[in-house]
Amino acid sequence: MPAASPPAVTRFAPSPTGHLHIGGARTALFNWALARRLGGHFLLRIEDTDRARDAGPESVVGILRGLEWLGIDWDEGPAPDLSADRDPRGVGPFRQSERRALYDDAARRLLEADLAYHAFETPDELAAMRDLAKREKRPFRYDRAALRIPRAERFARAESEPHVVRFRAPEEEVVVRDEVLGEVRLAPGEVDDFVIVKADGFPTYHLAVVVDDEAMGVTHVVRGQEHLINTPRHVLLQRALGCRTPIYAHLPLIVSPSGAKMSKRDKDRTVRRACRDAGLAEPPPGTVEPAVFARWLADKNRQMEQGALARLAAALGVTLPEIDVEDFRAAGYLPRVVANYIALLGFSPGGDVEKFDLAFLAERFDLARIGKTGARFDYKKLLAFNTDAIAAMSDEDFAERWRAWCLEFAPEVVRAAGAEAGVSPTWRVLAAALRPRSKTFADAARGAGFLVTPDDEIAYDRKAVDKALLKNDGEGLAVLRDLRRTLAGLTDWSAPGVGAALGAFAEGRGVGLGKVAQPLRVALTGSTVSPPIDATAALLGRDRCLARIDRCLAAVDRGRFDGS
RNA sequence: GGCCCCAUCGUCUAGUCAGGUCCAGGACGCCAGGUUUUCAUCCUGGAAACCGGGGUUCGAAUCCCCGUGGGGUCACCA
Repeated sequence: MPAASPPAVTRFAPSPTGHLHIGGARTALFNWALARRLGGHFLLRIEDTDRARDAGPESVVGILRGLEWLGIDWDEGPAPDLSADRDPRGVGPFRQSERRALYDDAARRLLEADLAYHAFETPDELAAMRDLAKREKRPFRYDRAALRIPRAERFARAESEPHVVRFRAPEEEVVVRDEVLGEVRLAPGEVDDFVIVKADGFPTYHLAVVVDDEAMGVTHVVRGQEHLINTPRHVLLQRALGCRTPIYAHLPLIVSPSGAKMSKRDKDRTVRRACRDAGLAEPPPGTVEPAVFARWLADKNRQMEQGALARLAAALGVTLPEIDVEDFRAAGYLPRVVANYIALLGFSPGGDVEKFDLAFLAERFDLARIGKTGARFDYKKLLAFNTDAIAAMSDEDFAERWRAWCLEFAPEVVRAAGAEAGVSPTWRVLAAALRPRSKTFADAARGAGFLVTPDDEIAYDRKAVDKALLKNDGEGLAVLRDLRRTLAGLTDWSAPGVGAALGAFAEGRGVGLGKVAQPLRVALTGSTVSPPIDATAALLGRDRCLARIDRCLAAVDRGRFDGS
């Protein structure tokens, strides 16, 4: 029989913000990988002790979706569909708001043992004390004023007055052993009497995390380095409560290309800069309230609501940086590529290995191979990885996955290729033509634009027309006119059929294929860029091709290149 | 500012724990050629780093100290 308790338990403990931040995704991935590697359990716990910011049960869905998309599964925690929790060991529930009794009990024990005490300062009073400390340039630390109130009186007042509970931090050196950083020491007195129970009766993060990690048997705590400074507090609390201290590993931060910790604010930064560059004094109509816009533009620390920000970005023609897992999904990246890339941020399997999958991580992940230095998120490298992955896909696989993506993010492409009911022959041709030249699904969807645009709405790129049609006394134009006649008599409109016809045509004129393909390409798509010309023509079909050629010829004759 | 952490090409990193095989390897990016019906690929080549200063040692990217630089954190958020 196997041992009664699993050898290792790791956890990912997000607060329910609704979105899975890319940094959180990496934390989850490493915790998952460690549990798999150790043959233990990976659990998910929702840290929703902040009533003020509680966004409801739905806000965990976005996080669960993000994890599922990446291919990260969990042994314990909320079910993906939010039905009954997965709880094989009976350590749930997994939402901290449902575990109040545990925290209340821990706080009561600390209070009774005099290891914690009631304090009655209001938030305003504390803020004033903090301001004063700042003005006098000394570090603020709660002065234990409440401890001057006799103990019995504190308990009595707590019955009727608003209060918090503070941990009575012992003045001793704290040494934290960290698998990544080694030993981290904090001098006696550096940990202050932090709050463990808020005025609304809910525990703070510090109390909840210590109580739950103990109750859930968590053996390894792998989290971002921004938590490093919290760890001494947790260790002290563990001692006071008689809890075990888990093995800690603090991950290096992921920073944005600008160098600061990667956050949603990067989106605001990007759009704000674009507004300034464009000299925008008022928001474009239909984007956001002018008053909100003005306040946001003036205050670089202010964040705009996501929807409004997206509309504003679209109006300005700027692309928002991807920050949440959902952003990467929408941008058309492959989940395994995103997982692979973020695993490389702060971790390396050693040697020259850098392309790998989740199975590899589950087998080879090792805390000893985590670096200490902050890692800059390199969008270009991610894109290169995604390009490689798409290039390595089979046409069939790409056709199916790309269709699924388009269904959600670019339905017009699916309609244009008549693939509403499933992968159609046309879709197969389109996907095969686009795959080798696509870096992302979104990139491929853009490439399908020529098929989506109605025949009579093609806009002709001025430079393309000059180069492919008008240059050398209308050389290209002449080719196009002759070509139209040839094409009109062509019966085989498959890509090979068109290709053969074009090849013969070019040979007959004694010119390279380029001299034929480019004029045709401009006529069919309005630009010099499209999938291979034979596929482009085949996809459009005979009638639409001839119509587009005629329209192009007429437009050039009239000198109207915008298609009007 | 206090405290804490960190420091190899522009970026992610291998090498550091067990000092010599490293005039430092790979990847992304960049530059120069080449292939290609457009685009995107692809191929070949190239430039590019051990933060500075002291030690220890026969020998240091690797160990120690100082400096400098960067980051994190200082909530009744997590």
